[in-house]
Amino acid sequence: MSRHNEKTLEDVLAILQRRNKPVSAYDVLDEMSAAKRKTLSPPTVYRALAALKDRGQVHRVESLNAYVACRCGRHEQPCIMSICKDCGSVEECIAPELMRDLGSIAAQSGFMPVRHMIEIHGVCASCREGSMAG
Amino acid sequence: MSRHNEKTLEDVLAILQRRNKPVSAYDVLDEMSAAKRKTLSPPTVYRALAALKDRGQVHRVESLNAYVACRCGRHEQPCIMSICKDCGSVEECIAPELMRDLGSIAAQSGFMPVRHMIEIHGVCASCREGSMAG
DNA sequence: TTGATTTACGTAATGCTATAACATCTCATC
DNA sequence: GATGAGATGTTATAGCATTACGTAAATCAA
Repeated sequence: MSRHNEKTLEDVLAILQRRNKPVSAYDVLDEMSAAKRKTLSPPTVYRALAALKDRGQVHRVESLNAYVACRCGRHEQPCIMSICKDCGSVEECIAPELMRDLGSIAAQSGFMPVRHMIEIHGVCASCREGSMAG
Repeated sequence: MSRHNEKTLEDVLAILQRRNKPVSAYDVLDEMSAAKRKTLSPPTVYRALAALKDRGQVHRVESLNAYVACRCGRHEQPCIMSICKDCGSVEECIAPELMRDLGSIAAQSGFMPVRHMIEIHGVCASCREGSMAG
């Protein structure tokens, strides 16, 4: 069982939750350093992010090299992330059926899936409204 | 119309095609520099990769920060990439129906998709055989 | 209690990935 | 040949992530 510095984990998670956007590890680092009035180092943050990922409380957004707090509950299911390219917000959704289809498509050639990554870049509802009004 | 240095583009594409694996931009850079007996600079390679991506001849593997030559023909369709975590090989496949489903799932909340990314990490058929035999 | 072992943490250094900024060159056009 | 647009070369830097290692705390055995 890993011990980890629970306080650090809570701090990192809180920062990600406050933003509800993908945040880079270094942005987290800067914000934590400012709060603590002491410069932290990258491994501190990366270790915390890794631990939170293991617990399913944080996702990495591969296409942005950034991290986001999980909003879809503690899931073992992989989720679909819809990322607004205007405001940066992320919507998560779970689609078990689609994931099954995806798995079987990959399996047709004998490939055995282990981890799925689905990210969609686009424009969210409220940004669409904004741009249509403008 | 972009002019680009066609020779550079050909060189980059040839390197990616020879490997049939995701290759980092800096690996491409090193191989090209070695071939030319002259150190090239990152922007040269990144510009070539960007041009090849625009033409649909190269894909970026987001989850690996790496690049791979397109094997599924010149497509405007987004493709699904299955990446073997043992040998690194990549299989591409196109699944228009699944992409449609994915789009409509995202659209349920008013999100307008622009670009889909699907990457699957797992074990390819030949590596599975290898490990079952061993 | 002592000492050996394990695991996590702090810190410094480094490595990998990508782009900014700007001078220069090429080519089409006038 | 002067001009302007866009591609290229080059230097430097920004941004993302990990290695390496010393220290500290917990665990266990003797």
